Amino acid sequence: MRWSQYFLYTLREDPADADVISHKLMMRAGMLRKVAAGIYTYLPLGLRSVKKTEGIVREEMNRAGAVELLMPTIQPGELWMESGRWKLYGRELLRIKDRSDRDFVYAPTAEEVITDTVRDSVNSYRQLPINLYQIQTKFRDELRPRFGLMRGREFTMKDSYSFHVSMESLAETYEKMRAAYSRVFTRCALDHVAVEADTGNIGGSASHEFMVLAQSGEDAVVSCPNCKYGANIEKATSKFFSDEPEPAPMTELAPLHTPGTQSIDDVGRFLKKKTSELVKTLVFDSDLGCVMVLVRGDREGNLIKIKNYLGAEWLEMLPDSRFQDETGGPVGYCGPVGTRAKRVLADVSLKPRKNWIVGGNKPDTHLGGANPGRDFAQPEYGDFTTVFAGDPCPRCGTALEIYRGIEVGHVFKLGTKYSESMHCTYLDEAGQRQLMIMGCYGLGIGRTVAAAVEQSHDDAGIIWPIPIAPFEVVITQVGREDNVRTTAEEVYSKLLDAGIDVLLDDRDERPGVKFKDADLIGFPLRIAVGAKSLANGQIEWSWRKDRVKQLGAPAEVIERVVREVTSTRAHSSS
RNA sequence: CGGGGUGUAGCGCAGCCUGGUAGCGCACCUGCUUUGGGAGCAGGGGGUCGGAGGUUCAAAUCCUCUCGCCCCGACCA
Repeated sequence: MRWSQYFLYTLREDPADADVISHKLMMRAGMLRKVAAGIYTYLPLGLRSVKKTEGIVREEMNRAGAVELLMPTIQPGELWMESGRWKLYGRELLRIKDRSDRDFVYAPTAEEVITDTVRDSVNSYRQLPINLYQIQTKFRDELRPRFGLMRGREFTMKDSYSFHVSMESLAETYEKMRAAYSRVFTRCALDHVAVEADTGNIGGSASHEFMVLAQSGEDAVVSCPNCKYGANIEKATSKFFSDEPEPAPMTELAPLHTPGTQSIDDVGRFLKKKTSELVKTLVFDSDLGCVMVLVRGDREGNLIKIKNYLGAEWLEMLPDSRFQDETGGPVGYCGPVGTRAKRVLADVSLKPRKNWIVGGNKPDTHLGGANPGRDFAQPEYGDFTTVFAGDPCPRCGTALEIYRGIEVGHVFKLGTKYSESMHCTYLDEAGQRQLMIMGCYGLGIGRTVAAAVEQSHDDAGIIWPIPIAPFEVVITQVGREDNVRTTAEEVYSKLLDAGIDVLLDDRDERPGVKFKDADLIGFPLRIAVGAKSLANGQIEWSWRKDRVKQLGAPAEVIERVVREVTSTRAHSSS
């Protein structure tokens, strides 16, 4: 491609509405254009990286035995009513009506349509397992789209759905998909980790998220530097509770006068105790009613874990205004002794402990020496807190580390959630009707591209890894002399012949502009053809990542660059 | 949906408080010079100041409403 004939315009300044690196750089590099909040045009350059990423995903899916199809983005509301998600999905589900007032959705995911498709065509265990995927535009009407491609409303996702006769068969495909995802991200040169995750609204029994480690990531990942343990912070557990002291003899329940101490820090300071020695009382509202949760004073409650334990549809902090009514105690002085709360949960870290210091359910009053089973009913124990950095790994005890990450893929064992609601069945060997067991596997294409930029850039711009670079090589034509032009053209056509993705910068621009643009866009390799070095019969080439210039005769440079590109390709897909 | 901010040329911004001919930088066009890291000079084109209503002799500027966008929070395949 010749730049002079291409549609590629860079920006000198960061766009005002971009605030993460990948968004800024992709806008400045002329890859993206915002059309509305969370809705973007992929400009020609951006589309090239997206298509290359899709190509890698497609290869790995096919290699893993998945079969590609393409489902509609606009889907009948009926199917969503049948699965029950018409009601369950909130306002992120974009609902539209056609001219005759029929309900449709702009699909955020395609479990309904795929299940509908499979139940029509598959009747026998002989046809299973099957794994179908598509790479399709999705729409999720996010409350707050941001970060460019990392959290758009319209986005491109690869989604696969597998159907099985047994959990064993599902587990097999699940592992294949996990392996395929790892290969995809490795080929995109992404430093990633697969972690245990919560299944969220999709439901199901097991789930792993693929996280790309990056400062700008929206998720936190807990990882063990020693063993392979890794989990989303929502799900992660630790063995930290084992450091509790030996049980002490029970003391008397005694009121403590603690005026003006609403927060746990206040109470600790007032009573001269460490916050870890206190018990923090949290109160949540949910579809199952109000719940009191007791945790160690220095710990944070984990909404996801609590919600999952309860089996609740939704769970949120109880507003201050309802505290008195629901618990019988004022905000800041709430506790389990004599509470009105019907259900009291306690984190396992409190189980070995005696003589708790808790809120007294009266203004300015806490209680010391409170003991479960004596002063209040035994709470339900469980893991209800969020892991902190430094907590011991649940498997090997090593201090856990916490990183920020971008979720680029998510695999789920769905089970029979959709096959049940949508009657997706087959006949087994005995002629018995059985529900198909399902898995689903999502991979964000745009996010993967954005994550690559987040992980690979410098002050001058993007540094593309070769497999997803919009062009592998840029030829910067420096100057307008005849020999410069003809040499650049020769190099260009030879690289094209060698099957290299190459862009010839033949624009009538000053050299500085061309070099800055090449660095900003981040072509992995650059060849510069200019009068100075050409006087010695040489041209120059360099890697974007180190920008070290190397000189050589045109034939040598071409040979070398072709070798570098093709070997990187071969290496990354092996 | 709560809190905060912002909307002026393709992009980045000033002007608004204190009403009176709409400006700057980049980009764009013309000419000359320049040409290995975002050139210089000269000339030029482009904006119903997000929209509607109001106050006023006069509104980008003041008031009311509305819409878009951004940030923080809650939420999230």
